[in-house]
Parts: sequence; structure tokens; C-alpha cells
Amino acid sequence: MGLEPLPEDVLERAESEALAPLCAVFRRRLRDEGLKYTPERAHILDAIIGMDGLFEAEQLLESLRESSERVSKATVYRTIKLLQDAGIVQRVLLDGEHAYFQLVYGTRPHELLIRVDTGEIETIELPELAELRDRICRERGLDPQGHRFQIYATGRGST
Amino acid sequence: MGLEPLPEDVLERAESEALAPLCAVFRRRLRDEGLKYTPERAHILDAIIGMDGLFEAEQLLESLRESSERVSKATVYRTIKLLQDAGIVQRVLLDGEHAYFQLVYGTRPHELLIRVDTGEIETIELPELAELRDRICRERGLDPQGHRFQIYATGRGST
DNA sequence: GTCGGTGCAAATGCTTTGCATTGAT
DNA sequence: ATCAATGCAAAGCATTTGCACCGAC
Repeated sequence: MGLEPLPEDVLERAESEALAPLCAVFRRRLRDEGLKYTPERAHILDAIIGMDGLFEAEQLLESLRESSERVSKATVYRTIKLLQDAGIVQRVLLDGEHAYFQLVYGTRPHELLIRVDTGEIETIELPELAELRDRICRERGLDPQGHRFQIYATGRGST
Repeated sequence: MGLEPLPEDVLERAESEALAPLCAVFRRRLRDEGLKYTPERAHILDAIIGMDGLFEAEQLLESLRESSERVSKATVYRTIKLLQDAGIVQRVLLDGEHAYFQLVYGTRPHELLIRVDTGEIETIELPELAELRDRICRERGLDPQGHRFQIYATGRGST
């Protein structure tokens, strides 16, 4: 009834998808804190990678269930928090009720275009926002740590 | 044990502070929906006005308690929702746990500069963001409904 | 008298935590 | 052995809701 010890397996798969940096960053961060890169954590990171960008905790749980990786809800939340601390995942709070999270690929910021009528969420890139942010911080003698931009829109003619 | 019926009192005070438009908008919206502008709702709007911009539900409750206006938690939440529907108040979700709300003065969007080290939140105006938003929506044939921009920063030299 | 509004307390639902067990070095 | 991680179930907490009563038109 134990957990299968197949971290290398997962690790390989993730690396084969050119996502090695994520694993590497996460593992280094864990190592630095005296924490461990466990199979559960690997599975969770793997599942996150498979969700292309934006996800909810519940979706992540389901995705793990589907790949028959048994990871408890508590561990998922705990790992998400670790990933946030490592700067790999960012909490994104939309208008609605619960939290979404999004993978942060390195330092490239991702903006969101949210269709309020359909619920669709598109990820877009607006490098000029980082510049705007940096300028504003510079003017005030602050160090920029990040930013968040979300656009809400509907199809033409919707309410 | 009833509620004191002093809506005019509150109304006057708010209007004397040049915030008549808010009351007016709210009242019109309520009227349109066949709802009422009650003393409790007036008190809540009044308290929101007194919080200059950004507030949490709990702060609002406390502020009401301090002015010895007894309004229940449930009513506060219900009224905030009405104010959101009326476009007077906007839900703002920061990194942290719970929701903040902010007064929306007419249609002018307010962006936020958040000091992650001190917790300070500064309100700034960046009209160019609305243009950027509109351009992006136009490119995709969408109607812009709003946007949200938040900058996270620390003082020079902080973590 | 009909509706909506309010307060209270109970319910909700996401997220966190306590605790005993398990796993890795 | 030690120290951290996990799972489960219980606890937390902001927010919502059900319900009985109250007030306005």
C-alpha cells in the first residue's frame, strides 16, 4: 500500500518535454531548504506541466486521479505552496470564487484575457507591461517584484 | 429593538462630501431593480466612502461598529454584492488570502502598486492600460469589460 | 397584505492543520 | 535514529444562505 518510488520515471518524462528547468529549479530550491523531491511532488509538478498554464487545485487533483497517481489533497495544496515559494507557480485570483494558479516559465510574465461570458481564459504576452511596471517602480525608488494584468471581455453583442 | 430610520441624515452627509454621484447611482440602480435604499445600505456606502478606496469586508464591519451603526455581517456582504452589480465597487483580489474591494469612482480605472514588504497599497492611474486593453480586444473582435493591473514591489534593498 | 430587508445562526466550500504513520539518509 | 512527507479527518475562515420577523408602500 506504499507509494511507488518512481521519481526518475517522472523526472525523465518532464525533462524530455524540455521542462527540465522547472524540475531543476524546484529541486534546487527544495535542496536549499533541506526539503525533499518526493515522488508526490514530482507527480504534482508533472500534472501542472500537463495543464498548459492555468489550473485550479481541484483540476490538478482530478488530473492526478486520472493518471492514477494517488496524491492527497493536503499534499497538493502543500506542494502548490512550495512551488509558489520557489517562484514556479503563481497564484492568480480571478473575479470568481476560488484561486487559480499558473505556471511561470522562468521570468516571462503571462497576462490573461478572460471571456466573462464563456469563461474562456486566454494567455497573452505583453512585454511592454514589464517595462511600464519597471518605469513606475523606478520613479519611486522601488524594486519591481512582479505584476499582474487581466483583461475582461465579452464577445461582440453579449451582455 | 428596531432600526433607526435616519436615511436622510446619512444621505446628506454623503452628499455634502461631494459624493452624491455614488449615492445617486446606487439609488437609481436599486430603484430600477425594485429594491430599496435602506438605512443599512446607506450606512454601508457611507462607511465605504470613509475608507478611501480599498477595504476588506472585515474592516468595513469594524468601521460600522465604531460609528455604532449596527449592521449585520450578512447585510454587509449582501450590500457589497449589490454595489458590485451597480458598478460602484469592484472586487480586487491580491496575492493574499481574502478579497479586497475598491470604490470605483465613475469609470476611471484604478491600478494598484503593492508594497510586498510593508503591505502598503498605493492607487495609481494608468490610462494607457485601458487603451492597450481596448486594442487587444479590438484585434480579437471582443468587447472590453474591464481590466486589472497590479504591480508588486519592494523598497530598494529589501528581500 | 405583499415584498423586500435584516439579523442570526447554520451551512458551505476551499484551504489548512494536527496527528500518527511511513519513508529516506 | 532522525527529520521530513504523507494521508486522513478535523478544523478554520471568509462568505453565503435559510428562516422568522420587521418595516415600507
